[in-house]
Amino acid sequence: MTTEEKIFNAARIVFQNKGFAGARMQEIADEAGINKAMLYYCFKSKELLFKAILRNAFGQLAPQINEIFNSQDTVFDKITKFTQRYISFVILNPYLPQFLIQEMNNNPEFVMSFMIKEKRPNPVLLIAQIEKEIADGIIKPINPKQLLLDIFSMTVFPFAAQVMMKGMIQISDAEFNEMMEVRKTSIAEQIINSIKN
Amino acid sequence: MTTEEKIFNAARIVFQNKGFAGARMQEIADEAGINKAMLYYCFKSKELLFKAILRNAFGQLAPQINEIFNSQDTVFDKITKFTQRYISFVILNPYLPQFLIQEMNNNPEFVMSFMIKEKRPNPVLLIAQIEKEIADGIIKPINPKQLLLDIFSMTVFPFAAQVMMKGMIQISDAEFNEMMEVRKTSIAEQIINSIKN
DNA sequence: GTCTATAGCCAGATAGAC
DNA sequence: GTCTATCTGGCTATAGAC
Repeated sequence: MTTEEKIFNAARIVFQNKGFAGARMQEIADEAGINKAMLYYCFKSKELLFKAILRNAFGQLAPQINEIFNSQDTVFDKITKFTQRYISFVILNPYLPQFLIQEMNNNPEFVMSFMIKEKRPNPVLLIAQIEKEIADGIIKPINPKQLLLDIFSMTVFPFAAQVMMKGMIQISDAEFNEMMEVRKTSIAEQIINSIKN
Repeated sequence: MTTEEKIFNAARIVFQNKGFAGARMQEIADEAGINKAMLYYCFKSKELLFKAILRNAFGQLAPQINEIFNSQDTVFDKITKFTQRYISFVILNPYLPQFLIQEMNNNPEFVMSFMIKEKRPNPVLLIAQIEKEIADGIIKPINPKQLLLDIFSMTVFPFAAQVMMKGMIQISDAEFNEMMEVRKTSIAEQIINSIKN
């Protein structure tokens, strides 16, 4: 593993746990097992290091979502694939959703300008497709945006709020992962069942 | 409005937008329209001011949830009341959920020790009730914890991730509020429909 | 490339006048 | 109680040896 990679991985951990404002360059250096000066040698500044992490985070998520959203599948198939793949991916990066949501909240302009450069998921086509399938009588007459909100809520929230949920409902890490495995298929079934004609 | 109240309201806004680490005492003072030294005169330190905000946030949310969770209602009635009341409350405090989730992530021990002192929502009784209604054939055989996760996901996520969702699905503030009004009743209907025998 | 040492600034906190 | 002015520590960032 190169020094740059060691720094990058360490930075991802610290930024995802503490956020940009709460992260300390010293902590990233310690986590990477190298000297603080190397951070600046490799990445120039805290902000640039953060941007690298952010770009990587979007870069991993957005294309997968776009691919599913913009495919030739039916809406039901898209829902099934999205929940399945998103959860599979996020189980491996459990703090990514909360990280993105948090930075989006704390610094909307900054992250927004970012999302625009990287190709962000654009659900316009999907919304049109949902409306068409409603017109065709495949899907019940619902608000497409509410449907998208339901899908994201059921899929993303358990990860975004996992620390709080683990504390509240008293779920162990192992139990949490088991529950997410189940959700890979159960969410789509439940949502499709509630909207199919 | 007393000076202390002015500070408190300003602090809530800034802390909820920026988080503890990102908030600046100067910004809170500016927001309150008073001098920075007054913050320290009234609240002694940034941490104590933050604790006051956190205590207030839990204090507003937890009792309402507890009351519903621990009442004599049926599970279906509890779901209906919870979603209705939670959304009604949070529409007035739209950044509260993300604030709590964020601070929970960034500083779990700190916020946890806090939740224990304040009486946090304890869903043990509710889980037992769900299991009983399953045994009675009222509710389909599902995992009670998954059901709670579904309820919280559908209710809390749109607020927690509102900045991201508004950007992604392209919802205006007005449209967002309309959608949340609808969700006050639609979420409970949808969930109850999917679990009732 | 990797380190030590340090510059410089920013933000939390306080002293003290009124 | 409310302000101005200032101290102090910590954190980003850099200079410079090797």
